[in-house]
Order: sequence, then C-alpha cells, then structure tokens
Amino acid sequence: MLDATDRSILAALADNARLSLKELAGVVKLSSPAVAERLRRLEERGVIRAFTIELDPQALGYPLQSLVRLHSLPGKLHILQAQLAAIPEIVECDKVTGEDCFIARLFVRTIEQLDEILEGISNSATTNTMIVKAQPVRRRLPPLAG
Amino acid sequence: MLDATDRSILAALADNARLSLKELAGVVKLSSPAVAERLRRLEERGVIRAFTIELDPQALGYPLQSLVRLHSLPGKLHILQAQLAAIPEIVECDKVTGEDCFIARLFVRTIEQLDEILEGISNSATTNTMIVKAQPVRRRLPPLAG
DNA sequence: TCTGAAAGTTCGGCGCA
DNA sequence: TGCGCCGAACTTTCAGA
Repeated sequence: MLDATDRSILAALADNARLSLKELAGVVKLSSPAVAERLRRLEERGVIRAFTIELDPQALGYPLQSLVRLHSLPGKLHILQAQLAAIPEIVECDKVTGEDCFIARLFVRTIEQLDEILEGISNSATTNTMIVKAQPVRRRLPPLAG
Repeated sequence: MLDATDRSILAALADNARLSLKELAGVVKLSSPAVAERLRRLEERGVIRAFTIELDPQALGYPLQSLVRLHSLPGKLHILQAQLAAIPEIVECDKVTGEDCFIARLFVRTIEQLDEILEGISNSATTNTMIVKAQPVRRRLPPLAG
C-alpha cells in the first residue's frame, strides 16, 4: 500500500507541510518530479486528507479544554448527534462503543461557558465532564510501517 | 490579541496550509508583505504551532481507533504517564480531572494488538476501552472571534 | 538538466492612529 | 510620531518539459 518512500514523505510533511518538492526530494533521495507524482497520488488516494495548521487554543482565547462523555437519553440519539455537530466549541467528537455514546472535546473560555453548553443538551443526554489538566501526548503520528 | 485579519489568515491556512502569500493576500485583501509580516508574528507568538498534514488512519494501515480511559494504580501515576508516552500507537493522550487519570487515543491494526498494548500497562492502571464507531465531528476549528 | 515563471523578501514612501 | 500598509524591483527558488 505505502512503501518506505511514501512513508518518508508523509513523515516529513507531518513535520512541515510547507516543504517544497525540492526539499522533499532531498529528504527521500528522489528527483522532484518523482516526488511530485507520489504526492499527487497520496492526495488522490485520500491518504493525505488535508494540509492544515495546528493552532494554540490558548492563543485563540480558549484557556480551557474539556472532554465530555455523553450518554444519550432514550430515543434521543440522533437528535443529540445533530446537536453536538451544531456546537462550534466542540472541536472533535467520537461515537463509541460501551456505556457512553459519544466523547466530545470542547474548547471553552470559562467554566460558565462550559456549563451553558452542557445545559443546552441536558434534554438529550446525561454528561460526565472532565477538564484537561495537561497533554502528556499531543497529536502525533502512529508508526508508519505498513 | 488577534484582529479580524489574523483570524481570516488562520481560517484560510487551516483549510489549506500551502496557500502562497499572494493567495493569502487575495483572501484578506492585503499586500503580500503585510501578510508575510503577520504570518511571521503568528508563528513567533506561537499562535500557529505547526504546519502539518491530516492523514487517513485507514490508509496508514490502522483500521481501528480506540479511546481508552485510564485509572492509575496507587503510586503508579508517573510510571504510567511515562509508559503511555512510550507507546507509539497512542497518538494523543490527555491528563484529566475526575475519576479517570488519562484518556488516550490509539490507532491499532487489530483487536489483538489493542489487547496486547493494554496488557502491557495492566500493572500500572485499570483501563476502560471504547472502540470508535464513527466520528460525527472530525478535528475542526473553534469559533475565531476573540 | 534546463528554462520560464512565480515565489518570498527588501526597499522607499504613504496614510492612519 | 510611530506603526503598519502598499507597490515595485530584486533575488531566489520552484515546477514542468
């Protein structure tokens, strides 16, 4: 599926998405056109979903980060899911197996704001809220050996 | 802290981190040098942490994604944290308030691999594992109005 | 490898707060 | 008066043949 060269390209871009073809070519010991072609196919195949930036929530005005476990009330699953998607402070939400239905990550400015948001969905779900104290592991790549 | 122009730049780059200065300038109705200066300061201030790519776990050979709640055993908190950081399949880990100590996100190839990894830390923590069934909200920006 | 094209950077000068 | 912007020219670098 992915060979070693592809993986090198992905690792390099994950570290710096603005690398030029020439710089990438230097990293993987290939010519620029060869790298360009590989890059094109990686995008085309959807391996690379997007070129994006990682932002500091604090600098954006969100000093608090919270993880919320959500358990939908009977018959409210779909309503809840739509409600969650419509809350812009939810920057990530997973539907999971087990006792909980969803796990959502929220960026908020204050505890009060967090409380308001949770009250807004209290008719669709019971919630269990955790405040993020630290991030021992921040978004990183898994092993690329496949 | 951030004015409307900075926010436009960030939103545009979040959507496509490879936009040139000229293209960015077109979006925010400024000249290239002005945008270059703003960009430099956004990086310098740490608002932009990194230029990176978003990858498809499936394409990388990780068909399974899991969220694990971890509760450290007495006196094992620091050992556990070090262990978690050393597991490459953990692509994200938060230290949180409440009943749990950590929430980790794992990319794995099989359920068997997941089991192996969890057994590896069974001497430091009790775990509660969820399998991600869907992602109603994938990584996105919070409102940039601050 | 080469070449045209486009990129980012550096200047002086202007307008606004 | 200082800060930030503009527009042009320069230099380097890039992508495509």
